[in-house]
Amino acid sequence: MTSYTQRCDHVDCTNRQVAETLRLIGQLHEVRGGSPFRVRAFMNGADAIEHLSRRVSGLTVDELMALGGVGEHLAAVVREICETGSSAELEALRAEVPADLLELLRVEGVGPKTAGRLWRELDVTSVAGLKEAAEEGRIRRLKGFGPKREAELLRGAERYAGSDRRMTRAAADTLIAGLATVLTPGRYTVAGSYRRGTATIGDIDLVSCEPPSEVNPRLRLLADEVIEEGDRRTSIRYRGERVDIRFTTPAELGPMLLYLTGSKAFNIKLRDRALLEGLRINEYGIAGRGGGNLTTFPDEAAMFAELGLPYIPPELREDRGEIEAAEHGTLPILVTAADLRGDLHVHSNWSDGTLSLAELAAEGARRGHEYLIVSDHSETLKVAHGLSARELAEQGHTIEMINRDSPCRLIAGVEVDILTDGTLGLPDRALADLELVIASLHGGLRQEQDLVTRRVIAACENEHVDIIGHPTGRLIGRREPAALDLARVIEAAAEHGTALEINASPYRLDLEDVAVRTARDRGVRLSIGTDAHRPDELDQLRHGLATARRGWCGPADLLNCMPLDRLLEWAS
DNA sequence: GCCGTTTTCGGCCCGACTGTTTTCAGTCG
Repeated sequence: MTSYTQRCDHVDCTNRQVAETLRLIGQLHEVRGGSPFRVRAFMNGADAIEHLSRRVSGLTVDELMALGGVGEHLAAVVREICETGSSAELEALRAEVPADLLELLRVEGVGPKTAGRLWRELDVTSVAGLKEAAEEGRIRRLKGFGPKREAELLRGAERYAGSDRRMTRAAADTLIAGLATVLTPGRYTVAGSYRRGTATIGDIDLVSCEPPSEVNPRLRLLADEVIEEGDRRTSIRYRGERVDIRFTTPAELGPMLLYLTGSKAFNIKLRDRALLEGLRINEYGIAGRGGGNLTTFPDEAAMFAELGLPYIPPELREDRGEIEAAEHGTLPILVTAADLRGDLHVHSNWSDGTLSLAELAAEGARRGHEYLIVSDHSETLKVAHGLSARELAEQGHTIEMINRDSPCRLIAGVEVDILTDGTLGLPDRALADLELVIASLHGGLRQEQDLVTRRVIAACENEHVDIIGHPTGRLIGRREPAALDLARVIEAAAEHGTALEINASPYRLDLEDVAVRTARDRGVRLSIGTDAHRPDELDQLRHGLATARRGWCGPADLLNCMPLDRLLEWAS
């Protein structure tokens, strides 16, 4: 989260810190009334830095300028941030703009122009101040503002929670199921970040092929609030979340779906590229530069074809090099659900799961899995009734019995604790007896970066450890990731042939997409596990699959795509 | 501020909806 007072206090800034600082400078320029193009340049530069797989602090000015979106000025600012922790430009802006003003930008209905005018003309510099001014009727007296605008701003200020809270994919699924009750199956598509498979979702975007005259009245019944309603677009608030619906027809679905799926950066890049060929793209189709002869498309593939590009899957549409890869014919062949043979992280009732081993095997078989890894906790995790070496041996015998007549093979494994001193929660000889070992951080997540990083690297170095489970330990919206230096962990994993997990729980999705891609590029194997403790959680594999696809993974990058014998051979 | 098959200036994705306006600015997606 961006914080106004954030700064890099140490010389060796992370990419994220540098990116956040650039965004801060951009936002400050924005409320000051600077050129929107300059603002966008800072935002673009921030994105480029954030998604870099190398440490930005190690790059020279020339190397920085070689990145798309970073020019002479931004390169110099980035160097200054890396070397001093701040920049003269930032400090000058801070001296001029009140500290709280940026929070106004996060109020719905307040953009840079409004924030600037509230500040200069009413001396409103915070959300609390905005609320007060609206209640006192001072805003309606400004030129161009009226009672309705004032009421809208008051509502925005009252709803403002102070955070850019995003939904988990699980929460989004619940919302979509609710919306589906007023929509007709087969006549709508969920687009937006949900369709791109992001770990968290800001709002729900729908494309409807049913006419607005039919859908709008039904949405009205469902909505907490109708934000706006039209023949082309309707926005409602539903269970506290924003839902945007665009209307189209099956013959014109392609461009609308492409547009509403985004991402914004992808759309801009694609449209920009089309302009070079004299074509204009909008959500209705492709037109010549003059705007005439709009061509429509029933699906996205036809539209990409018209642009001379192969189909780019939604998960890749982030302007992280996918358009260039499409041009060069080097898009990855992404892993699909059909490629996944099993689930690589599951708990049974031997530790803190609810299912017996036999039930697990049956649930796995029902889902068509070739195998499941039984990875109960080690005894050091007391709260989860972790297993001792002796209990694991006993569990192994039971697994053997069940495997005799189960189509889904249970693999005898463990999720062993990486203890605070970097040792593991079970002796090596116990780990050696198991078919597969996952090692995970469960405690000491707040240790300083070098210490926690060295713990995970030590686990990678252990010859018995096959997979690092939920590497950063983050819980979306509830717990920050450990201060892990992922670049070092990925190097260690590459060196020792250790796999890194993509934990498929919608509350974890750990590793993140960008780190997955870095690991994959470095030749590190990835492993998707649901971390299921209950039967319904075994269905969460799809969330991990989406993250793997966002990390450009193909079947060869994932342990889950190996047949059982190859997987066991790899682990041995 | 960035960028170049309209190259070193003059562009910068494109459109819907609302409120406050008589033609558009601002915000948002």
